[in-house]
Formats: sequence, structure tokens, C-alpha cells
Amino acid sequence: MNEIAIFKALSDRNRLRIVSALMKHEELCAHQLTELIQATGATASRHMGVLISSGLADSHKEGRRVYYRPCRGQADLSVLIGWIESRIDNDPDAAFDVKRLEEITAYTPPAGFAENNVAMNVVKI
Amino acid sequence: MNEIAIFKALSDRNRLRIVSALMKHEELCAHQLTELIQATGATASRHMGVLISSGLADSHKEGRRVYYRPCRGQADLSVLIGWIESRIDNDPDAAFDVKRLEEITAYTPPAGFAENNVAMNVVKI
DNA sequence: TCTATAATTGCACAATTAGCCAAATGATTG
DNA sequence: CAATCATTTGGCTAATTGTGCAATTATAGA
Repeated sequence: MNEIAIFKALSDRNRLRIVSALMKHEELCAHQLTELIQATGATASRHMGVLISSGLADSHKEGRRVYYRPCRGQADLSVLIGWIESRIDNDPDAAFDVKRLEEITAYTPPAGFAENNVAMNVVKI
Repeated sequence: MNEIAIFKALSDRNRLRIVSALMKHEELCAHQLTELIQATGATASRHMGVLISSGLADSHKEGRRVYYRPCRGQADLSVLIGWIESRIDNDPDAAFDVKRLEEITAYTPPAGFAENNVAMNVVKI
């Protein structure tokens, strides 16, 4: 709907990392995204709010977790998403995120075991 | 090169108007862009600086005027530009700008006649 | 119900940004 | 040269934004 809101949403490094992550994994919970960008849950939550209100992501709640997905429903966005994807593929920083995200998602702890989440012990950047 | 800089550049209403204008006219001078966005020359100049350093526009000087062009050279950008174009086509606000830009370019005054530029007397929004 | 976990919201703060005015820089013409 | 025009840059302000901490809401389990 609003191009400016979309560009604004994509113009922050952490939000762009999140969008890229969602393009690869189709579904990630707030906690995983928080780990990815290495910020507080509050910050990640606010970033997700921006992505949702610009139409770039959707969320749904399952138990006490909130899961996010890319908003692929909108055909309008597919060209833009495709462009980002092609750029990301040549970006070494993004490659590092992809690897890290695999570690994060490899062991997604059941609710209530965040402290034992091995992904949390991965070296911080 | 840098997606974030590109999105940041595009996330401002006036810069998006300028980019859209450059897509339609291929070459516009600073004064024309200043009129389009109805700001001071200083403001327009800074916007152009952002667009140039993000790789979205080029400039070249002719006499005392500076002309700007979309940076179509980069094949990387064509998909993104195409997406913007398709969105703009359905935007009534953008349609108004197109009309107005035709008035502005209809009579491009020779250097030294800015005060008599009929386009300057067009109703301000 | 009480406790632990997950996410969001209120508040504060630092950093960035869009905008203007005024001064400076370039370029043309008398 | 001096004057004029076109654009850029310096300095400032108001508004926005990204972030963390602390408090709050919501959910699940003992």
C-alpha cells in the first residue's frame, strides 16, 4: 500500500536482517529473531511491529510464543522481495546471518527451556 | 552496493517524488526538482546528495546548472526501479506530480530568467 | 494460585534527519 | 572587475528513531 512505509521498514539494518531471515525460514518466533539481531526482546518486538504495519510480515500466536512470517500473500511485494533476495545472496554479512540462523533454528527449545538453548551459547558477534 | 543506503534514500517522501520524476524525464535540473518538491534549493540539494551517494542518481554540470539523471547504468537497480514505477502508476498523488512536472518542464527558462519562469507561478499545493 | 517464561509497552536518552536561513562557492554576463 | 544567478555548505532547530531498562500483560505448568 504505502511505498514509503515499506522503504522505511527496510532501511534499518536489523529489520533487513529479519526480513532476510524470514525469506529463508518462512516462520520464526520472536525469541529466535531476538537472538539473530542480538538485541533485547523489546527492541526486536518493536522492529517486528514496524515490519507488520508496513505489510512486510505477519504474526500469529501459539501458546506464549509469537511466530512471524513474511507477508508473501501480497503479489505486489514479490518483485521487491526477489530483489532483496538477489542482493542478499552476494552479501558476506548476510551469509554469516544465514549460518547463524541455522544454528539458532537447529535446536529450537520447547517452551520453558530458553536458558538451556544451545543456540544462545553461540559466539556473539 | 548498499541496500540499506538505497532503502534509506527511498524512504523519504520528497526523495521518492524526485526518483519518480527522474524515471519519467531522464534529466532534470536542480531548480526543476526544487519546484517539484516545493522546498528551498538547499533542501533539494541535500536530497540529491543522498540519492547520488546511494547510487540512485547521477549529476553533471552544464554551465551554472546541475542536471540529474536516474542511475540506470546499474542493472542491479532495474528491478527495484521497475517495482517503484509499477507502484507509482497506481498512486493518485504521484499522478499529480507527473502533471505538475509537465508544467514545470514545458517552459524551462534559459539561465538567468528564473524569476520569469511561468512554472514558478503554478498553484502551490 | 503461584511461578516461570514470552512478548509488548512506558519511559528516557542518544543519535539521526529533514528542514530553513544565511553565507559561501561556481559560473556567466555586463 | 562587479553583478547576478545556480547550487552547495554551515549552523541551527524540531521531529523522528533505535535502543535499553523496568513494568506489564498473557500463557502455561506445578
